[in-house]
Amino acid sequence: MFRSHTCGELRLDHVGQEVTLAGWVHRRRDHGELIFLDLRDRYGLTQVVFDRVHAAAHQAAEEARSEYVLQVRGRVRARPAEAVNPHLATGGVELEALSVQLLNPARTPPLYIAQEGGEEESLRLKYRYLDLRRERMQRNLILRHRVIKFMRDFLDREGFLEIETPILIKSTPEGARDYLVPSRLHPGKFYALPQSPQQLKQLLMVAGYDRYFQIARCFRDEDQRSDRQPEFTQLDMELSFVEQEDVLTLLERLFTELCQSITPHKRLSTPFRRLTYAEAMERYGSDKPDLRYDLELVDLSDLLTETPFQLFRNALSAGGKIKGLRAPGCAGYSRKQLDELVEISRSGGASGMAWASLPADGGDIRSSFGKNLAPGELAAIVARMGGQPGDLLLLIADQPAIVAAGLDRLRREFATRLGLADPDELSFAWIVDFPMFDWNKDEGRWDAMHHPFTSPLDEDLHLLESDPGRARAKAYDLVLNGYEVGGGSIRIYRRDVQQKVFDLLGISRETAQMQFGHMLEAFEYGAPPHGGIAPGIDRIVMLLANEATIREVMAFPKTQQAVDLMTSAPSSVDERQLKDLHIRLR
RNA sequence: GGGCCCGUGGUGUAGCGGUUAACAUGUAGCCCUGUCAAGGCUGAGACCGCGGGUUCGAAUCCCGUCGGGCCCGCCA
Repeated sequence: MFRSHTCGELRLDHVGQEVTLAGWVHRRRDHGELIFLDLRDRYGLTQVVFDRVHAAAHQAAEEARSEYVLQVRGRVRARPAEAVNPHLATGGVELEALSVQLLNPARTPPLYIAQEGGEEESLRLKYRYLDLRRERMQRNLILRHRVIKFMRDFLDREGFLEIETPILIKSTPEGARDYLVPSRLHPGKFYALPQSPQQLKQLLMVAGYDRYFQIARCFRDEDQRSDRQPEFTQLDMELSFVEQEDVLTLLERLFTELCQSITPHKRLSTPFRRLTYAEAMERYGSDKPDLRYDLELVDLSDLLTETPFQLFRNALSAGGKIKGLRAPGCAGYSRKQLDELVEISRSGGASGMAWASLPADGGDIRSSFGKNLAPGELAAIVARMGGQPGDLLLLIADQPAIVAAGLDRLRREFATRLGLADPDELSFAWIVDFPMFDWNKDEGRWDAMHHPFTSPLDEDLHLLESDPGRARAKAYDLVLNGYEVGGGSIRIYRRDVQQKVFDLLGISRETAQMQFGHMLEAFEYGAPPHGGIAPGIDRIVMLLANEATIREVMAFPKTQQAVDLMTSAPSSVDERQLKDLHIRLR
C-alpha cells in the first residue's frame, strides 16, 4: 500500500493515527532542526514536519527538493493553536514524519507549480504535464469532467443512448477542410476525420435510435483562434419525431440544471432569451450577441433619407443603412481615442465612422458630421438614440452587413472599457430563424448557412423557388455571453425538398450521388422527421471557468499553428511509412 | 493569405546606441525549532530567439527569418 490517505484528507478526527501519504514536494521550509514540507497531490496539501528526533526522515527532508516524489509515514497531530493555517483544508493538523521513502527525485522544473502564471504560454504547452499539476488546470479539468458527467447523466435519465461513431470516415468537400488519413490498403485513397458526426447521427435516426448523443471529438483543418482548436469536443445529439421547440426546451433544461448544479455561484437568467437572426443582427449587429449588457444599435436611416450630407445619402441610396451606438459617459474622448474607435470600426469593413459628443455640462454638441446636416437632423439623431449629456454617439453608414460588423465591434469594445459584462453572469440565448442560404459572390451561387440537410421553415418553403435569400431555416444557435456554444437544426427528411436545396446549392445530381448517395438512399427506407444540436463543450467549460481561451480547459491543446509543443506534432515520418501509404512528397 | 503585439540568466522583468547587462524569484552552499511566498549570509548562472546590415561601437537602429499570442480572411 503506497498511501493510506490523500494529501487533502487529514482532519482533526485523524489525530493520533499513523498514516502514510505519497505526493510531490510542493514547498519546503527548512529551519535547521525543524523542516516543514508541504506534500501535494491532486486532492490537496498536507504539512509534514520533520524533527531531528527522527534522524533518517529529517535527513531525507533536508535533501528533498521541489517536485520530488515522496512517501511519508507519520503520525497525525493537531497543530498548536497559533500555527493553525486557516487557508488550508488540512490546516488544523500536520503530519509528524516518522520515516520517508524517496520515490523519485526531480529536476528543477522550468515553471513553478506553486506559483501560477506569468510565463509564456508556449512554455506551459511544452511542459504541459507540469502545468497540469497546477491548481488552475486541475480545477478546470475537474470542472470539465463534471460538466461531461452531468450531460451523460441527464441524457441517460432522458432516455438517450450514447453511441460511438467512426473516426475514419468519408471525406466531403462541404464545409471546413478535412483532416485526411491515407489508406495503405487502397492506394491513392483517403479517409477523413469527422468535422462532426453529422451524417452518421442522421443515419442513426433512420435506424430508429430516436434519442442519440455522443461526447464527440471533431476535427477541422482551419486556422485557429482562442476559441478554436484543430480538434475539439461536442455534445453531439440527434432526436427523432421532434420539432424545433422540443430540442430547444430540452437543451434549455439541460443547461439550466447543469449550471445550477455545477456553477451555483453564477447568476443564470431563465428562461433563455430568444431572438430571431434578423432581430439579433438589427439590435446587436451580431448573431452571437453578448446579452449581459444592453448598448443596442439604433437605426437612424429613416431620419436621414432627405439629408444633404452626401456620404449618408449615398450609403442609403446604395441600399445601405445608418445606425448608431450610444457610449454612455464617453463624451470626453480625445482625438486619439476617437481614432482608435475608427480603427475598430474599419476592422469590420466600414470605410469610416461618424461621431458626436454631448458635453456633460450640457454645452454645444461637438461632432464630425453635424455641419453637413440639415437643421434639426442632429437633434433628431440625438433624440432617437436617447443621447444624454456626457454621451458619445457613434454612427456608421454603409451596407447593412458592414454597419453590423462595425457596430458589433464597437459595442464589445465599450462593454470592455466600461466594464459592463459581469463575469459571474451566464446569459444564454437562442438565435432562431437563420437564413437558409448565404450568397457566395465569389462562386456566384448560394451556400448553405448551416448545412445542406437543414430544413426550411414550413411557411418559407415556397421561397426556395421565388426568393431563396429570404427563406429561413429551422436552424438555431445557442449563444452564451457572446460566444456561439451550439448550433443545430431540424433536418430535411423529404426527398423533394432535399432535391430543391441541392439544386439551389448548385450540387448536381451526380455530385449529390457521389457525396451523399448513402444518405439519400437511406432516406428512401423510411426516415423519421428528426433534428439535433451540437453544443461545444470546450467553449462552455471555458465560459463556466471564466477562462479566455479553450486551451485552458483542454489537457493537451495545440498552438495557433496547430502544433503540439510537447510532442512536436506534426512531424516528418519515415520514408518507409510513406511508401506503405503510397505517398511521395513534392 | 494579411494586420498587430511579444521573444534578455531556469522563470518573470529592467535596460532601448558605449553598462563589469540590473532586479526579483528560483537554484547551490552555510546558519537557524513553528514555518506556511519562512528568514539570514555567501555563490554560480544570460552575450540579449536566429541570420544579415548600419555604425568607431548594437541587447538597443534597419532588413530578413524562426517561434508564441490576438485578430481579419477561413471556420459553425
